[in-house]
Amino acid sequence: MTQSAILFWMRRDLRLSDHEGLSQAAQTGRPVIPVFIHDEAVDGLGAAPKWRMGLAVSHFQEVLQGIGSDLVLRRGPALDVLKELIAETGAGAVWWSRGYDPASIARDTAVKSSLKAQGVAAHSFAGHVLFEPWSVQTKTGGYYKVFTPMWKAVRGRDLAPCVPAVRALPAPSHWPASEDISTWGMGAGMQRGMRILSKHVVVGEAAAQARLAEFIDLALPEYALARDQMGIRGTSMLSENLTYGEISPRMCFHAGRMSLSMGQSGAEVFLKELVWRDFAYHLAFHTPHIISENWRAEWDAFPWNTDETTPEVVAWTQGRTGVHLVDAAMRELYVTGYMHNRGRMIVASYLTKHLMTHWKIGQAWFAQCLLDWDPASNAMGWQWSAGCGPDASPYFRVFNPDTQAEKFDPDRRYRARYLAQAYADCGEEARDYFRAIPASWGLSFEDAYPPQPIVGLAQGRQRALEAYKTRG
DNA sequence: TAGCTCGTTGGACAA
DNA sequence: TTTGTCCAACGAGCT
Repeated sequence: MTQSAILFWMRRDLRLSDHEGLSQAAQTGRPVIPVFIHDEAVDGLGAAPKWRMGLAVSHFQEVLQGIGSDLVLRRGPALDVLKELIAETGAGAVWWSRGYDPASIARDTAVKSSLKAQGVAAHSFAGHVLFEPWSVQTKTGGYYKVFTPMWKAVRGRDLAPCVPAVRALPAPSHWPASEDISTWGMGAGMQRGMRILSKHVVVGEAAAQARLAEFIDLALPEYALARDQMGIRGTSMLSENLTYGEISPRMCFHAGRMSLSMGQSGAEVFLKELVWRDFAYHLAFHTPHIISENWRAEWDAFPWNTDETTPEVVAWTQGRTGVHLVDAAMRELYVTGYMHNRGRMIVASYLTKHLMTHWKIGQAWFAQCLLDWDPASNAMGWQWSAGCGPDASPYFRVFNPDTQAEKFDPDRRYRARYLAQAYADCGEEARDYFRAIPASWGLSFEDAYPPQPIVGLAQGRQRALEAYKTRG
């Protein structure tokens, strides 16, 4: 008698390499039915990440078909779909890779208890982080609220080797029906931006692994300094692939450790960045309110602007604040679906401090635009920038975009690449911005660039510091 | 328990 | 031009 099938519920783990759960499923000898469920109510993705998720799913379906398997696509509430599939296939188990943000945990907990009540084995696996949030504790048994002690706690910790790539998955005798992803409208929110962003996406695990290899070979030696230089490609760009699980953080970490052991000092900084990603999930797991509320409640009384329709906020989203580095970074975001890490800090500081606007407005815009959108990393980053997050004494830390430009874009290369009008030698990306934005914005390449910042650097800084002094 | 040190990512100003 | 100090003073984490 044939053993019942395993439904493998694929989420943000769209790879065959170093996939703990899929690898174990393959070894059982039981038929494995990979399934992806588009649950609009829970995923609630913004325009760009939703489109990118669609690309990841389509690609992974082809990859699975290439090893004699398939990816069954369904829409609807996850639990309902899983139950339908169990009824259709007689599957006796549902397996998946764990998530750690509050929405994923709530959904998965409900799914697991419901399936078990129905007599279906539900089993989840690690893989989306290096060290699961409950496995890292302070010496008094608490969770970490500061990065450096957590880094010291895990930097030398043993990490199991990567598991070999899955090369075959036993197929069921009958495949359940699959929907066609092209009917899902994953790119519907993209409008004119899709064609432009298509130039910049790097989809799939083969591409992700090539990206990692190239980064280790070429960029890692200079990483410690180059990662801050906005005009050059000094970072790994792997966030895009890590977001959809096209590469495992463990594979990146082992590659970094290998380089470190061979004397590449830049590797230590790269490893730290990977642990920062873990730290964000650590915080999201232990203090889930970080996703949507001020991490420090005493900030609830701060007089943020919460109106996203003010001219100042609109100018920020459209890259028309009159502050060159801020506008260049906001346009990089719109044209490429990515923003340099330093740019993220600079635009966040300008929005939350100079414009005194609530970080959640910025977070929501990033959720629309970022191809590497990640709930944990973004919540942590925005709260850090705003000053209400888990970091001590930051409220006088107001970035001056001009000073930042002198340090991190001294040759103006970054600003000129993305900012038309203000630079005669602007890049093709600067022109692409006007091809990508919605016609409804009413902007064109010929428009004059704002002659003055909407909020000056000095007075904006002063106003924010005054407000911080008197908050609450 | 108490005390000590330090905190990814900064800016302004003085010397 | 570069370097050091202060901003205001808290809380995390360790010893």
